[in-house]
Amino acid sequence: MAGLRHELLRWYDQAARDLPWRRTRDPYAIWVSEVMLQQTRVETVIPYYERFLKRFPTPATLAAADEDAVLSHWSGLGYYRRARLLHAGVREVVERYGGRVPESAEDRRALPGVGRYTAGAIGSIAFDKPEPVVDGNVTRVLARLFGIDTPVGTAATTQRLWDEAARLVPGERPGALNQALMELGATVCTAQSPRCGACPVAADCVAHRRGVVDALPVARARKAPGAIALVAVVATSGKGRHRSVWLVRSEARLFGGLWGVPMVQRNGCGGDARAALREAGISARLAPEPAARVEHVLTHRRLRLEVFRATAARAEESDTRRCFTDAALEEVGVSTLTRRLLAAASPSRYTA
DNA sequence: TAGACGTGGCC
DNA sequence: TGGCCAAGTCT
Repeated sequence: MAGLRHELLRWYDQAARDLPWRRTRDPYAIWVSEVMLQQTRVETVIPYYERFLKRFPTPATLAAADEDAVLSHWSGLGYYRRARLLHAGVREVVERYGGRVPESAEDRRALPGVGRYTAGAIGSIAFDKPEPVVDGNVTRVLARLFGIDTPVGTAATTQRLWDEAARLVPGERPGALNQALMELGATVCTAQSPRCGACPVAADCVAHRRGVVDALPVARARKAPGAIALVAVVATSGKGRHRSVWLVRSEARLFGGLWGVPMVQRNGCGGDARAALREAGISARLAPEPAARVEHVLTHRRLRLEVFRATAARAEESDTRRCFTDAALEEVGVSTLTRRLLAAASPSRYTA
């Protein structure tokens, strides 16, 4: 175990990528990075992280911001509930802990949006505490290293992985050790085409010895996303540079808290676009035919959309219904799907 | 426990 | 191209 730690740390010291969040020990900045990195690639996160920290450099600035401002800085990153939970978590830190991220593992873990992984990442990286982390990378590395061939996601396998991670982390530089495991999984012990020749612990690796690296970890089968047919309406007011678009905001689980074009599930008949407008409380003259068809694939759903244009009369705005100029759109949270729909309805005006 | 929850890149 | 994957959390 000591030899393994030593090899991992030695390798990490010479192979670690220079990433923005590795240039700080600020627990808040580490927290932001860890939330952004959930299920999201490093290269994707970097520009978001830079912008977010520039706009919200401290817990106090984030806590004081309104949700639209927070979501606008998350726009395009996906899994938007992360942003709302981070916002809530940081507000709690400001209110209950004077703006300092709690060093107590228990208190940290109790914050909204902070699960077992994120709590351990902040604890080890920012506070140098010997707290384990198990993410997708660590799962792959440990499954191969120890030859764990039970399916990932079961209670027993999860327990085994956290146990192994917890055995590994005590000692010098627990934060570096955890990051070494993750870095190894991200750059060497990869899901596709692992580079065992470059691995610092190949000699200790059960899967390598047995020639089953490609077979581990054993993933659970996942279902292909089911398709859903929808109708979306891009309703605009005004002309030329003064033109603006009507968006609604919902608390639905999907895209909750974001602004988007009125949309309803299609039932086959013709009047669906009108239903979308009615539901949104917008009166508008609807184009007879869809302007475009858009397919948007999520992890669990395949969305097939018909996009209609409509011309709206100036109408009442509310908390959940507003008319946005291009500039105003940049101040709120908007999904990539919404950007695509706007671009599809008006290719010259919006870019996806 | 299994499913919801975004997006983009890769082969 | 369609499926898989990427520093998870919540319900």
